[in-house]
Parts: sequence; structure tokens; C-alpha cells
Amino acid sequence: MPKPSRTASRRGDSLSRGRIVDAAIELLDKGGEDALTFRALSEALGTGPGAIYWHIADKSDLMTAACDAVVVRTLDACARETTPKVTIRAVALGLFDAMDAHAWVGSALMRAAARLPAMRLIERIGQQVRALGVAEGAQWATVSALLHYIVGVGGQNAANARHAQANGLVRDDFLASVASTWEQLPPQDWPFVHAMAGHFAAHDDRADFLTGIDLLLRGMGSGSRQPSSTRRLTAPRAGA
Amino acid sequence: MPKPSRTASRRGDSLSRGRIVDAAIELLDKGGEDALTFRALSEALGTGPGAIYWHIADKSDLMTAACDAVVVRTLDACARETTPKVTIRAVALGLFDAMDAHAWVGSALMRAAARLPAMRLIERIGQQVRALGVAEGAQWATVSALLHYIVGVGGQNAANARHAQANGLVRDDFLASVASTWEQLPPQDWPFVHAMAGHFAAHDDRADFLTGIDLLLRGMGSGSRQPSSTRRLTAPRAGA
DNA sequence: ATCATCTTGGAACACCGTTCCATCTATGTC
DNA sequence: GACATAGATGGAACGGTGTTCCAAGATGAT
Repeated sequence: MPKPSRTASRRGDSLSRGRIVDAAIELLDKGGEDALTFRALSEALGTGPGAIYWHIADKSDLMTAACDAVVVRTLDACARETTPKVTIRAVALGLFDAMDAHAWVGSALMRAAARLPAMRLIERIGQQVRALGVAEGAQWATVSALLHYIVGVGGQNAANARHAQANGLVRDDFLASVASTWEQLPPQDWPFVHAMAGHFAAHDDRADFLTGIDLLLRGMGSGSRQPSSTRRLTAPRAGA
Repeated sequence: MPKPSRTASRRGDSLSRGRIVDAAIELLDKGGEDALTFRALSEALGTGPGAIYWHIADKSDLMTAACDAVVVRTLDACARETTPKVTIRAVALGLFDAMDAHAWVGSALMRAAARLPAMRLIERIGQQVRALGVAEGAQWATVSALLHYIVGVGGQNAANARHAQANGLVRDDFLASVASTWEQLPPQDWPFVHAMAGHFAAHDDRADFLTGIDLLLRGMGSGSRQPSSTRRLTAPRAGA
């Protein structure tokens, strides 16, 4: 953790935290979570493992930084919508899609609770929960529930993707193999799982995710208990 | 993965999948997720690493088995309650407490999506969702939302616990250090996070978790659309 | 007693994150 | 321009991991 030093770059191809994080993201996107090693990374950057440690504290620091970069991009791409609930849905969907495209982000975000990327989500969702008029004392628990749900889904989908990839299966084959297992369970011991086998093989993760978000939003009620005064406290949609 | 063989045990202290899993749980409970290594485990069992592989496929198999053991105990301890919603709350709380007591269970459960321990949760929750009268086509998404939320919270709390432990902090110190970080953020950029700092330092994970469960349950509605016919399909509280 | 099979446990392998340190490079000073 | 210094580099080495391999031991059947 050096201060960036007075000189911007001493050599054209000099290392920097940004270049390292970009290369890490590329490795992660290409080969999944296990593909990011300091050896592979240093080779991709044409240097040695030791050089990386001048810019990065350790692997968890690197993962958090990579995760944060994706979170920033994702949140930037989510324009503010008309109402708080619509905005929350848009942010949630944007994050779902990002975690779907970069499976490693889900587990990284899970491990980075209370770190910078999670704080960004808390802030963004929190402003909307405020704007909804949720009572002061209930705001934290509400944001916490939304955040935990969003990140939880992403993390578990990532685990599924990783498991499928480890067995050399694509999503459909993975679903089919799980469904076949469920179908063969004795219905008297597993009435629900057995009955869900067919539904599971054809289910849509994204739609199910949205159902959960909508359950939470509906549970929060219509939300206009303190409309004007509280609404003023939220980022007032200006500046965007 | 041998069949258990015709002979139950050839030596008094012979290895078995059960003994291995028990020892693994003990290591995990004592020293956290990182304390479970095949070397430490083989030493605890008075054998070599190679012997363990005769009974256990690999580490992920071991973690899933340990996780499953805790899940079984936890679900057994949750007696069936009066109404479906009360039962769901009881199961959720029981799991929260189990994941709180054994921090490793959260992350193990997260990684074991669609494996045996997760299936047990799906079954248990699914039966209650059915009993609530949720429409056939919405049952899976509803169960999925509840499961993802429960496991997601557990996984993230586990990540927090691990992070706190890595820095040698107990929970209160961890919360205080995070809150202090939040307090020092510029309020114009972080209005919500900054305002929540004090609340965060004193918040109750368990209560917040329950708030989320209640949001989901309330979002599901009163739930009595097809009372009698559907209710007959659930495990009819007999046999227990 | 002999054999075949199941089971054990320790050595070895490949790889990981991380540390260490000798080396190189660009700059500020004279 | 020559020099000293701080910034930055990269490769070797360390301790640890999950896993594989295999020679040896234990057990039951013949």
C-alpha cells in the first residue's frame, strides 16, 4: 500500500493497481474463480508474483477490488428509475445479471460483506428504502434483508455454476441431472422435492430471483408514511 | 466410495465415514473453517491422510457431509408448529442459530446448493409453503426465495465472523470498527451509510434476520387460496 | 495355511499464497 | 554529468494445502 508516488509511471508498461485488477477480472471471467492465481496473474502481466504484492495487499484485497470494479460499473449502468420500488428492482436485476455474467462476483461479494463494494449497495438501496418512507427504525433491517437476499442468490448461483463447471456440465445438463435425482426420490419421504423435479428442470433463475424481490417489496407495504420530509433526505435524483 | 463392505468393522477403532465426519465437525467448531485440513484431521483420528480418502471422496464431500449432519440435527430439533408460517419462522430461526453457533455451516450450505442438505431444507420449507396454499406455479419461486434468503444471511454472517476472527476481533469490536469507518465517510456521498453508522454498531443480526423472514412471509399474503385440498398434500403432521 | 480382498498410513506430487531479497530504474541533489 | 536514494520489480524459496500412489497390514473365505 504505497502512496501512488510522485511519478505517474516510470515505464510504459509499468504495473499499477488498476492494470492488475483488470488482468485479474479477465482471468476470472475466462476461467472462473480458480483461474485467478498469483502465478497465472503474474504471467499474464509479464512479471513475477512478488511485484504484484507492491500494489496489492493479498488475494482477498485483490478479489474485493475486482468485485468492486464490477459493482461500480453495474451501479453506474442502472439509471435512476421513476419510483423507489422500480429503482430497487432495477438495481437488483442489474446485480443479478452482473453476477450471472461473472459468476465469481457472487462469491466475492459474499465474502466482502461490510467492505467497499457492499457499502455501495447498502447506500444505493438505502436511499431508495428511505424514499419509500420506511420508518427510521426499520430502515436498516429492510436494507439488510434486500442486500442479503440479492447477494445470497448471487452467491448460491455462483456455487451452482462452479459445481456444474467442475463436472463439465452446462446449465441445462446440470438442471437435468439434479431433476433426475429428485425424480427418483421416494415420494413419501420427499413429497415436495419429488413433485418439483419437473418444474426445477425448466425453471428460470432470473424470474425466481425477481419473485423474491417482489415478495420483499410487497412485504414492505405501500410505504408512504412520511412522504415529503423523508423524501428530501434521499439523493434527490438531481445530478443524474 | 466403497460399499460399506460386508463386515461392519474389523477393528475397534476402525475408521468410518461417520467417525471422520464427527471429527471434522469437532475441528470446524473448534477452529473455524481453516482448521479443517486433511493433515489435522488424520492426526485427530490417529491415521494418515490417505486412509481418509477410502471413505471420503474429497474435501467438498467432507464439508457437505459435515454440513448435512448439522442440518439434520437442526431440523429434527424444530418441532412442527401450529401454523405453516409459524413453522417456517421456527425453521428459519433454528437454522440461523445453528449457522451462528457453527459459522462454517453457512458457507458450507452456500456451496452445497442443490445437494443433500439443501434438499432437506427445500423439502421442509416446501411442505409449509404448500400448506399455506400458495398456488402451484408459485411454490418453487417462493421456496427458492426463502431458502436463498436464509442461506444467504448465514453465509454472509459466516464471512463476517471469519473476517473478524482473522483480524483478532470479537463481534462488538468488529461492529465498532465498521461503524467508525462509516461515520467518517462524507455525508454528501454516503447519506444513508453515514446515517446508519450508529444503528449498525448496535444492531441485532438475529432480529434483522427475522425481519427479513417476516417481510417475505407478509409478501406471500394471507395464503389460504386452496385451503383443504392442498393442505392434504403436505406432510400431515402425523408420524411426529 | 493360503489366498484374495478390504483397509491403512505415510511418502510424494503439484500447486497454492506469501515472503524475501538482490536487482534495476527513475528521479532529486550537487 | 555523477551520485545517492527511494520506488518498483521479478524470481527464488518457504510453508502449507488437497490429492494420489503404493507398499504394507489386517481380515474373512477357502
